[in-house]
Amino acid sequence: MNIKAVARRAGVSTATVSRTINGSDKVTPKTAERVRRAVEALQFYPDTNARSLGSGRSSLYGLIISDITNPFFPELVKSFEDISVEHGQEVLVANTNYDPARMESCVTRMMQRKVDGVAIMTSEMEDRLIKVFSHRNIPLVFMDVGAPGPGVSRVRVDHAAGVAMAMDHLVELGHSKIAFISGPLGLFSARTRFEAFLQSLERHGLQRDPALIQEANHRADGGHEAMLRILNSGAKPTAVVASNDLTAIGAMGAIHERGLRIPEEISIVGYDDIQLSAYTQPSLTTLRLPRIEIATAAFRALYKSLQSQTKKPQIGEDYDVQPTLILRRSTGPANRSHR
Amino acid sequence: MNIKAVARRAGVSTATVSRTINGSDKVTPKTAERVRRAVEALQFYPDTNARSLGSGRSSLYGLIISDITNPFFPELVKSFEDISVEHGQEVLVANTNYDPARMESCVTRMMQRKVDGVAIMTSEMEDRLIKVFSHRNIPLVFMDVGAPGPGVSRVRVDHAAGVAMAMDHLVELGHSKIAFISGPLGLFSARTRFEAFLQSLERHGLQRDPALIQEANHRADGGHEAMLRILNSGAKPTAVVASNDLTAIGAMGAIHERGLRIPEEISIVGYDDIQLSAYTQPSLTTLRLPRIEIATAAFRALYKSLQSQTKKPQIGEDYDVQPTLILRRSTGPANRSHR
DNA sequence: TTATTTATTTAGAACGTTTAAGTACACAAC
DNA sequence: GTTGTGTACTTAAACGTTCTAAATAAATAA
Repeated sequence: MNIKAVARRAGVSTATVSRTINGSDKVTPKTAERVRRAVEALQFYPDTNARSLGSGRSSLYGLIISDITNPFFPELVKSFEDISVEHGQEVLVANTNYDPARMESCVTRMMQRKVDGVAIMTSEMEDRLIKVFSHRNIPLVFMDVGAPGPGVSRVRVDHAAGVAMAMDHLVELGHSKIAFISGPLGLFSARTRFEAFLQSLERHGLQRDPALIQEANHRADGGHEAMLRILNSGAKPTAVVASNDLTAIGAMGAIHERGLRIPEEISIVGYDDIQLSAYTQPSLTTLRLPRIEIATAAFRALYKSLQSQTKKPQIGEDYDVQPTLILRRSTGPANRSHR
Repeated sequence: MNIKAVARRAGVSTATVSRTINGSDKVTPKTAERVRRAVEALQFYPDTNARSLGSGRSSLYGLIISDITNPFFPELVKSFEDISVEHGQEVLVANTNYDPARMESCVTRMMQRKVDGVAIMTSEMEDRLIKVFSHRNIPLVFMDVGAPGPGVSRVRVDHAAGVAMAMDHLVELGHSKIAFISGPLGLFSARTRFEAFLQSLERHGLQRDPALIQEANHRADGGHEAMLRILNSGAKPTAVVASNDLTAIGAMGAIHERGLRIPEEISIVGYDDIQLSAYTQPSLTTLRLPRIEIATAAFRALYKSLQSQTKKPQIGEDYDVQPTLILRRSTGPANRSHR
């Protein structure tokens, strides 16, 4: 069931079959038709392995994410996959589980499959591993981190603007005691948001209260615990900004447990806009990270390098993406009478 | 940067390098060490394509799911991937988006990559496409649907028992007007749960009220709308069973909007136990589908066929998996005084 | 008609592995 | 010292494509 069998049946050479399959115009419509019929009759599926061995191109992009279980990623993966498949590329997804050792094995797998490019959507990546790719002229695109260079692009989300929008919104509503639940500060993405929070605080002339700032793990359980710590501290925030939606959802649980009402007594803002944010009680005001745009930009960055035939890698670009504030019911005016 | 270069550097033949890489015992520790050093020095990554072309094995399993965006799947994918990687197999994930045309392309991609087996975790699959695999002796494992046959296994979740547990729980709490929000009845998985609901109804001697039965789409928005339809109908259920958690979460939103309290005025039970169910307000009583067990069973089914060296495919088995009822705060005693 | 160009098609050498079959060598048994 | 028996290694033929260079056929020009 290989190309030879098809060639024999169609009465042509394997080269002609190959060209037909690949849509080359150097083949008569008549022969092409004959070949197609043979392919159909034999249920022939060309072997991808042999294909990329022969051609040097794998038609495969690597997509490295932290954890498919984090609701931020599935939509990103889906969008990236959709647009890739549309352009005849496939996608190999790899989870690092936030673990550097797994990252290493992901990189290894990518190399072994001879991927045409890699989108790295985790915020952490060792320089040493980046070199593995760039040394082999494999185009890369990062999210947020790194800087464009030869063969390296970046999709840059304006987190500072995002957090600023959330803060402006809260300040406008009259809030001044605003808590922040960060992600793991070892993660670049979490750090960026935290720093943006501090800047906003300063910009609005608000004081920084350590009791109102808690580090969590970007998961619901962490948000829950962090919120309890804040409430237990005695500091009475009228609003909370969380580093992602899961954290916010966990925090909401803690707030409910304490018998506080959202948003009457305490407002909360998330970050990401995962699907479920619209269905929490109350629905969650949050910053939407446009995953479709991010995925599209990442794909474009890689595809561009693929199309430029030159061996020498071009200097990558920055693709800028803006978050948007999604107003829902978890934020409301600061009500001093409750405090 | 190929095996020849490594062989030259280590002063051995390519065969020896190959054997070293594959951990054959037919190579002296001394030479193995020399080879390993050469591999290290040259940063050699063996080409997977060439490998599977040479060996006939791809070390790749296909995993077909409906939609990675459905929170049921990510954990399943992750578990399947983890156990596969542990056993030296990789995983190629494909989304069908519930679309038969995409299913076709998924199957094609699997064939082209010469996968060693396919786990089909969607409930719908055309016979014609199944034949594509079985015709080539590729082991298959299905979830819920189909029946074991040559090279075909099945992971069977006891949905009837699951729904029965939910119903028993509600009846015990004194509920008798129990609504049901089903998934798309075109889907086998949704139909099974619906039928189990009807059976439970009968078993408990409860009447079947069409107004209390609504079809939705297994997503939050559908659950929301379906719940509104039920509430608008005038029939006043004291409890609702939803076909999955997303549906339940959407329904909870509708219930809240109507100013009804959960569980005092209306109880609700979900199905799946997605991560967020623990963080809804109130937390959701639901049936846990053990995704890790399902993934493990699916992997085992495929791995078994891989290990048996015989060409003839063996008859597959059934792997039975039980759901468990997770009691949280969305269910409580039926309180007639409210009605 | 023949020469020239152009459009198809073919033969066959890559591509980078694996692996059966073969070779060389050490050691044991006779 | 021959013969046998392993063991460690090498040679070279697959595997199924792609793709270059060469061959052929067809079309056009002279």
